This record gives sequence, C-alpha cells and structure tokens, in this order.
Amino acid sequence: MAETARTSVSRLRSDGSSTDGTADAKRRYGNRPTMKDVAARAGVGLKTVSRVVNGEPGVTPDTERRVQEAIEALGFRRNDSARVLRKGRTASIGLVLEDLADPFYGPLSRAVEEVARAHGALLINGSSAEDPDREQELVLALCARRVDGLVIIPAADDHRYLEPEIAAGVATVFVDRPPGRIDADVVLSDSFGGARDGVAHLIAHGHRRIGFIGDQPRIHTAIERLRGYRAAMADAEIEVDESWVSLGPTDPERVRHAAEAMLTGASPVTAVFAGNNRVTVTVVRVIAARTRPVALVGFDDIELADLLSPGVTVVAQDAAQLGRTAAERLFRQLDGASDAPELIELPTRLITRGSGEVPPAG
Amino acid sequence: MAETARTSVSRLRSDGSSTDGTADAKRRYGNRPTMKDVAARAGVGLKTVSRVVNGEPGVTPDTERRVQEAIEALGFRRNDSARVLRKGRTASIGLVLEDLADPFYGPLSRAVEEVARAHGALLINGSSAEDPDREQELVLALCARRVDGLVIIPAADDHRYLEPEIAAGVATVFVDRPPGRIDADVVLSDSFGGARDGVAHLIAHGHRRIGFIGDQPRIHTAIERLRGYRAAMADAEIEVDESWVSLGPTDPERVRHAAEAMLTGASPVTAVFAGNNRVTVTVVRVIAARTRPVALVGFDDIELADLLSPGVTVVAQDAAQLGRTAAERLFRQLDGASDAPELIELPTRLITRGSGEVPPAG
DNA sequence: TAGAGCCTGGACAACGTTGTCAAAAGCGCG
DNA sequence: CGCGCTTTTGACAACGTTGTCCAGGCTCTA
Repeated sequence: MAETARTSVSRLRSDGSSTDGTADAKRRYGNRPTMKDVAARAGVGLKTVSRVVNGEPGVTPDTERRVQEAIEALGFRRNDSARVLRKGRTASIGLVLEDLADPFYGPLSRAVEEVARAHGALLINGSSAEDPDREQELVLALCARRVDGLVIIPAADDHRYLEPEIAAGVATVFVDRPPGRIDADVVLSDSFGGARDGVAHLIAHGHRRIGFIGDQPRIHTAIERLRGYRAAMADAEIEVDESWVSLGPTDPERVRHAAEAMLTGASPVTAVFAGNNRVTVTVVRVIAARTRPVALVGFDDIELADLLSPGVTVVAQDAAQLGRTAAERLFRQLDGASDAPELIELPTRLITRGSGEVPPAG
Repeated sequence: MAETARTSVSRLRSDGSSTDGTADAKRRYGNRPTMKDVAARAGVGLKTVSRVVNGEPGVTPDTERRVQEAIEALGFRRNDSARVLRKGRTASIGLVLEDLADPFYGPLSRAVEEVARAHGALLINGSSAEDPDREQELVLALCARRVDGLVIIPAADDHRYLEPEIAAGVATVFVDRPPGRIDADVVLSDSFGGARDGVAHLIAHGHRRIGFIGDQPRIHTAIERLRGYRAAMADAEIEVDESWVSLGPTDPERVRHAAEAMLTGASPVTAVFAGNNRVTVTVVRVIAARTRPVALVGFDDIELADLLSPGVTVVAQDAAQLGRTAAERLFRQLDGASDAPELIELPTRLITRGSGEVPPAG
C-alpha cells in the first residue's frame, strides 16, 4: 500500500478552456439545483427562496418551512459566484507571501485568517517564492477574482502595476516589507532597531569582531537589519571589516560557506548576527560543529531555541501580530476609513538565552 | 511609531448585506471598466473583446491591437466571477486543515498549492481549529464558492454532510486522517506501522516500561499510533500498565502533567513515545528539566531535532508528500478519472539521533 | 361593509462574461 | 460582375443571484 514519489503532472496553465462548449449547460455544476429549482419544488416564487436563504424578513413561517424543506431535499447550496457578480463584494481577501512552509509565515497567515474570519471573509493565499513575476501574476489573478482586499508580503520592488487596482477600490496592505514605488499602508517590524539592539548586546558582552549574515540585498528587511548592525558598530566606534558582512540567498549551502569564511578568515569573528530564521538555523549548525565557542544572536525566534545548549538568543518579532495588525488595517479600509497610507512599525524583543552572552574567544 | 496589541474588532459574521441597495450600480467595483467599456472605446463589438482577452482565434491583428490599447488605457481586468458563473469552473480548490500555524501543515499546504498552481488553480484555505462545526462551516462556504475540489484534513468524524456536494461533482480528497461515514479518497501516513516501529526501537534498546502520550482519542491518528504502540508492546510480550498511556489535548500544560505523572508514578517509565510534534516538543522540555535520562521517540520530525543533546529520534512523515499526493489525486478526479475511492498510505521513516537510543535508567 | 394600510409573494431587470449563430466583409473564380 | 466560399465580426441569450417594484390578500377601523 506504500507508495513513493510521483512526478507532478505539469500541464498548460491556461484557463482550461478546453473548447467543450457543446456540453449541456445543466451539466456544468454537475446538475446542481438552483433557486429556481427550489422555488418550483416549494411552489413559491424565486425571490421568496432568495429571501429565505438570506434570512430576509417578510416570509410567513409556513412558507419558510416549505422552502427549507425543498432546500434540504434538493441539497441546494447558494452559488456565491452569482451572488458576487450581483453584489460586487466577494467577502474574500488575498494573502501573497513568500513561502507558506516557512515557519515565520505560518502564524502570520493564521492571524490574517482569523481576522478575515471575524469579518466573514475567506482567505485565498499564494506563495510568490520570492519571485517578482510570480508575485505579480498571483496578485493580478486575485484581482481578477475581485478579492475585496490584499495583504502582500512583497517580493517585487515595483508595485506600480497595482495602481489601477487600488484606484478601482481593492484595499491593500503590505506587511513585513514596504511596497516599491507606490504609496500604501505598511506594517513592519522594527528591523533596524532590532538588529541594532541585538548587535549592541553582543558588543556589550565584549565582542568587537562581529559578523553579519543576511538575506539578499534587494530585500528591504535585509538592508534594514544590516543598517542596524552598522549603526551599533558605529555607536561603539568599531570599524567594520567588510569580510564580516555577507548578504545573499538564505539556502543552507550559501549560509554555511559565508559563516565558515568569516569564522576562519584573516580577521575571524567571535560572534555572528544572523539576519533571519533561515540563517540562524544554519549558523547554529555551523557553530555546533566547531570546538571554539562563537556567540550568536539571530533575528526571528525559532522553536526549541531555548533547548539548545547554549540556548539561542534572538531578536524576536511577533509574526502573528504583524498579520493581525495588517488584516485589521485592511478591514478598516474596507469599512470605508480613508485615512492616508500609514506606516506601522511593531517593536521587536530581545530574548537572551545564552548564545548571545558567550564571551569572545581567542 | 511602535504599537502594542490591539483588540480584534469582531463583528457580525453575516454577509455584510448592509442594505445599501441604493448605491449606484457602477459604483460597486469602484468603477471598474468592463468588456463593454473596452468595446466602446476600441469601437468594436463586445464579443471581439472577449476573443482578444481569451486569445481566441479569428481576430485581425489590427483589431486586436486596437482592443489591446483600449484594455491598457482603461486598466481593464476581466471579472472572473462572471466568467465562473458562465463557465462553471472556478479554477480554485479549497484546503481545510487544522491550523496553518502548525509547522506540520505549512509544508503540506505549500505542496498542495504547488500542484494547484501547476494546474492553473488558486488555493483557498482555512483552519478548522480542530472544531467539527467550524470544519463544516468552512467546507460549505467553500462549496458555495463552487471550488472545483476540496482537500480536507478532517476534524469532524461524520462527513455525510458532504454527500450532496460530492454528488454534485466537487472532487474531494482527505489527508492525514480518514473521513467519517462516507467513502472517499484518503492519503495517510502509516501511523500504525510508524508508531509500532518507533516503540519497537525503544524496546530493542532495552526499555520495557514505555509511556505513550498522544492526541485526543477522537482523532484517528492518535488511535492508530496508540494501536501501533500496543502492537509493539504485545510483540515483545510486555504487559502495558495503563498509567503509561495518556491521550488528550496536546497543549503544553496537559502534556507536561501527563509526562510528569508517568515519570514519577508507582511504575515509572524509562522511555516515552510522543504521538505528534506538539507532544514531542513539550516532552523534550520535561525531560531536559530532569536529571535522570529518559529515552524519547517522537512521531513527526521537528526542526533542529538534530541539534538538541541528545538529538531527538523521530518517526518522520513527509508532510509535503502527503499534500502533493492528495492534490494530484484531486486533479486526477477533476480530469475525469472516475476510479473508485482509494486509500493511499505513505511510509514513515525512523530517524535515529540519540534520544531513542538512551538506555533505560533505574 | 368599504376603504386604508400593511404584509407577503412574485415578475423582471440587472450584474459581466461566454457560447451560439447569423450577418457582413473579403476573396477567388467563372 | 455575380456567385459561392472563407474569414471576421457582432447581436443575443444564457449563467444564478439580488434589488426594485407592483399586485394581491389580509387586518383593522370607521
């Protein structure tokens, strides 16, 4: 009964308009009953069924019962596509993020979902995989579905393509990173301040040769955190050796090389500041494999960080709070508040667990 | 600029039909241009615009150019709601899971999304929070949107409410746990076999008093894994003391108590088998806080498990593969394959890292 | 018991798109 | 120049729902 990997059947990503136009219209939804059918069965008018389904007033209890029975008997379920077409609101919002599988985005996504749920909306989400084209493709697909609003963790750095959509009334909030070349609501963590505090913490414990490993430079948070690193170093009047700084993709290979390099270079670092959770886990592995202790502070909290030895000191950001704040801002827009676009910055929190308090070695 | 927690503005979860019926029809989508507008501007017929938008043949290059220009100028975007209404396919699928924030479901969700993407479909997902009513509410909301198919990680144990939907042609696949009281495709991990192997591993390392902490008994996987535990114990002719077995919610409090109890009871266990990832992380914490070593094998892999000391031995299941397999099965259904409902069981893999090889103490 | 007023129910048009089908336009050929 | 043929184009009717509006039945009062 066991089964091994299967190859994914990749097919044309067109609209699936396979010219089967001759198909009997009724066959489309597999013979789903409509309000008309319910009305016929209950012996009432179409609009009366609509009223019952929507709980509108003005229906006799007796009539209502008859309609309910017919609905039950036929297994009728209102077609929301038609409803949306008529009403203009879909009661759904879109969330575009980088990768649902990243533990940072799970709680964020869940928080957005909860807020959406509280407002009676469903959540459609997609992963951009950090690809600007894919982001745009996704966003426009969501707009074509007429989502009421969008929460976007941008991969692109130019969002002018959204202008017509926003003008047309699609509420939009960016999270985690600011939008490019347009003005819109943004909810961010204080990357600059968090990184500065984290690095200052290492300095306070005696380190002076501190490495920084971050994400690709086109990503806003990577730049901000690097800026925080430089600010902390400058505050302590430490000159940064550029061999201590490494930006790039956060796959384990790249990060491992970067870490090894700065730990063994001409001027080896005694501490590392990791720019996000992906970087942190790899650096933890690198450090664990060495004999000489290396201090570490990471941006983003990670599960079980407290159980490693030493525990991993981190600058924690509250992913759920980011998502919640963004979603609430979105629904505020949808409720008609027309405030000017705003930048909301959430504070980070330094959690000391040991790895950041390791004294410099060598 | 910093800001602290805000209370969620919970409002009526109705359809938001705020009787603003007098609103100008054109205002609904915020004055979005329609094909009719494009046609007027380009000086062509409505259907010609439709043809251009859908890349249908039979349009002169010159006409096409005029239409494209009009589309560009007006910022036209096809309204998929109308399209769906007309065509009967939404090119979207629903995923109902327990909690998007759980690291087990992130990769699963992402895998489903990838397959959907390869088929040109969007993914709508919702969390049931392990609440049967909420599951049903979500599923029916998705059906009302006429998703083409559903991937469900069930919280309920009776899915007869889905019968009319399935009959109406909604493709349905269950993952991780089987459906209740209906016949449908299911993709599962081999919970029984995995747990049996994990417990047998502990027995092979000399343990005889082994605890089992699992999820609530109404959850299928909890029962299967317990069954695996019992089978391994029976194979080794060890009689199970019922104080060694604990099923219930997997919140840290409950698990902590359960673990403490079986580690300090009249017949204390020397090893624990943890029924899922939530249980494992809590048990790891409990064990770390004690002086006497306790062996541990957990179901589900967890990040950084290899870096703890000892590393956590686990029975790993491939969440991404579960999602991928289920989604592929779903699209097979949608492509018209009408195979009988099938049960697909994926194998688990024992990963030894130290905690499962700790010898019995005391 | 007639008239006013309320309550219930239904006919109808719209929402924006696509499938059908027929008309118009272009073209080659006798 | 007219005929048949192909190609391009557009008018029109659906899809299933909801908002508007009116008709008919009822109650209540004078």
